Amino acid sequence: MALADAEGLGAVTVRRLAAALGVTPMALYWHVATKDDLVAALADRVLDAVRVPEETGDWEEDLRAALLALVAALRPHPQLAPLVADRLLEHPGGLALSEAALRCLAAAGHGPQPAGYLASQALRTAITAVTGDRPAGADDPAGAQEHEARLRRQQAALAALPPDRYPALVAHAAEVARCTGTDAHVALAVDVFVTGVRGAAARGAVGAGPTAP
Amino acid sequence: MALADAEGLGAVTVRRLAAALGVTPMALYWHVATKDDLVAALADRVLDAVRVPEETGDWEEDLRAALLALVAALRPHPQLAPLVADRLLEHPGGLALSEAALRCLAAAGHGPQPAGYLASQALRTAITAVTGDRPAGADDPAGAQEHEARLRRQQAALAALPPDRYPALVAHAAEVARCTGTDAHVALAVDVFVTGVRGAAARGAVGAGPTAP
DNA sequence: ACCTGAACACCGTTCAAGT
DNA sequence: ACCTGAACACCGTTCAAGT
Repeated sequence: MALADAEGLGAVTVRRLAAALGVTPMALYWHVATKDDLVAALADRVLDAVRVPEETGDWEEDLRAALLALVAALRPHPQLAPLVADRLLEHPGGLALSEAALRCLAAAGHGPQPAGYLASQALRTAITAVTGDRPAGADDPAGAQEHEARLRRQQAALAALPPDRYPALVAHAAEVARCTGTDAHVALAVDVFVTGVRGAAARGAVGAGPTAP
Repeated sequence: MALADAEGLGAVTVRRLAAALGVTPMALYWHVATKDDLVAALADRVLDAVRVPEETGDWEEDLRAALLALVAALRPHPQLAPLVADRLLEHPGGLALSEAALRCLAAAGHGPQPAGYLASQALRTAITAVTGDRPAGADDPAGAQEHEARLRRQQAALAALPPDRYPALVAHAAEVARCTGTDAHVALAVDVFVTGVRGAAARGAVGAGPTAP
């Protein structure tokens, strides 16, 4: 986990991990069947930190709480966030959040099929909201510096676009390039989702097409 | 691209691609500087299919159209969807969609900072909505069969959970396990986002915390 | 129960060389 | 301009063996 946090997922390697543990690469295969199992265990470790909120009965509040609980668990390990999507239905914490989301969506008036899809979409939303938050090496100043340089290059590239074609991007190059997911931003993204669920349920409900207002 | 569609991203390998082209691995390095450039080109190829919708002036309609345009481009290549996130700001089509999203969010009443974040979050939503849609090998029946088996196992695992703890998951195991992103589902996810943007803007607008109703 | 060592089939990539 | 060949440093993993 320290390895992944410090140097990114790409650094999580049987051989590098073994070296970090002062052991032979093959030693890991006693504790774990395959590398996939190892990274799954990593994701599970992240999900272990999920504090499942208790139900209040207000589905909006409950859905928001479930998503924010996931966000809170992912926050310390943004590098590992993309991994947890595949583990949500295999981990008790992930299952609890899925259960909560599913019930909230049903309570909002969505039918079982859309609710099932939206539940997973909801949790994925929380995941993407924190993904790519911090770059690869947030620890050492070298990585941070390089990341900062890349941001500046990106921002400059946006600012240099033809303003007649991309006026908004040029005007707000800084905001677009550095759209880091602060707590307020992530909370906003969650809010957008929750609010949208209510609106969509209010006008479409069960099987109706979502386009007709 | 055919390789990625048929066997998944993991099969996209310098050596395998070279073999498929009947050429030496090193031959590729004449046309491409690095493997990362190669997969970036792959993502760009997907974005080439984006048909940028014309503006109507109604930001809700325009935002929905932009997201659906991205969805339409990603649909034929769900395996490659996760790649395009990193290319959105480097490709004309992606830039056009980003520009459109940014303007819509500003028009909805969001300040430049939240709008910048939400614009990228919007496009990521479209991406996740189609991601993992089809498994790895949708072509050969062997892969399809294996995928079907995995689905069934997943569904059975959900159905076998303690019903007192996960009543909704147990009751709707089928819908959760097979939450494939049909067109209607993806449209619903887009609708949830668009609706949420309006709701959040209506009550929070510029800098206010998103939690207070 | 836990680890080592040698080996295998695969990676991406460099660099000098061919035509 | 485009491709080859040999080489290097890295992968995940098997399998037999040690203690």
